[in-house]
Amino acid sequence: MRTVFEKPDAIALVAEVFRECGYEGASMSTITARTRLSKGSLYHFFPGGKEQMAAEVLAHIDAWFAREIFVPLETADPQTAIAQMWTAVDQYFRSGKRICLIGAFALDETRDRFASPVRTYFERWIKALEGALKRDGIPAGLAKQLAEDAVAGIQGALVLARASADETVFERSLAGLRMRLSSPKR
Amino acid sequence: MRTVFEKPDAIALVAEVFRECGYEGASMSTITARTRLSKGSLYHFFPGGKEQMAAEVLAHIDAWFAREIFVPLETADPQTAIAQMWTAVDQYFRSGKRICLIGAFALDETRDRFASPVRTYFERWIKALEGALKRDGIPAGLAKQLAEDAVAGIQGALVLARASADETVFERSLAGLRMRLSSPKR
DNA sequence: GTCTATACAGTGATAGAC
DNA sequence: GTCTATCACTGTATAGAC
Repeated sequence: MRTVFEKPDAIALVAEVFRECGYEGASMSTITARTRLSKGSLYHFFPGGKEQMAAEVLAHIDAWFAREIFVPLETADPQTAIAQMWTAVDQYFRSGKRICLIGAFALDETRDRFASPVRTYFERWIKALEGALKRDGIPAGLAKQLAEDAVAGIQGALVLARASADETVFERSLAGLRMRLSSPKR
Repeated sequence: MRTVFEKPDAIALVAEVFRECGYEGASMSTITARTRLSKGSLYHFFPGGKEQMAAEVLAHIDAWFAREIFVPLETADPQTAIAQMWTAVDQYFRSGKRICLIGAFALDETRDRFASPVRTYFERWIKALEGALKRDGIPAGLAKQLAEDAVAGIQGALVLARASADETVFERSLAGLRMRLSSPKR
């Protein structure tokens, strides 16, 4: 049997392996095994090897978030965009079964390799959310605080969801964050 | 030159390498290089190799948190214990320059190797905090929610701190979490 | 574009001198 | 308890046939 892939397919498959194993944990042999792509195919798509794979995976993820979340937050009606953000986040992370690869890369020393895309991703997310909140009438200082809090809260919820045996913890955390964002009473 | 270490010293040194590089990223050669311990010494202390090192490091971290945070939360005056928790957390994570190794292990597939200690650590932290809040007069449902939110928030703040170039983000996030916990108005 | 075969540096681990 | 030398193996990466 012989299956022919296109590069976008390859990126999506490789992304999933990095998510499951991390950058160092994802060896070329685990990647070939789980993607069913041979080394030849992988090096054909990614002449730069593992590092290029990770870089393109990060760019692919960033593009998804830009399209589904950042751009709406930056341009659309704030309330609609924020609502869409929560549903997109819950879907994307599969209710906590999937992690945020960019968050995981931030934690270990892979961060040094991909510092710039990692930083940009979080900065843009926070800025976009902060902007939407301000357009919705929240004062500047509070908007920034709420935006940081929400983005951090999502990352924390992912850690907790993976650590815990409790399947409901992610959606529960998300619901709490959502409420805090929509009715900021302190 | 020849320096003689005791096992507790070795554990602390190895812990720092795992924190910086992750489990897969910390090879025996990086461990020997950064700890200045030879392979012989390391295998003398940890006959089970890398896996035993990580297991003992996790146990060591868990013991620290138990002593400084969990036990106070479980037994001492709630307000005092919670205040102590926030200062201990800020110190331990060096204002966000240090990560939570257990949180990092939760994210990649190292989780499967050390699932039980990882789960236990977070469960105990949340339970202990929840208990302290209840003893302080917070209703049960809200106490659980606040406890989960605080622990997740700390993990999220660590991710953000590492991703960001902004040195102040961790302490700012911590201050927000602290305030939410002490005056839970929703 | 896919595959197998191969190079060779680096991996975790062991043995044994001191 | 520390060290060096060495093991078998897996790691990434390349070459070339199809």
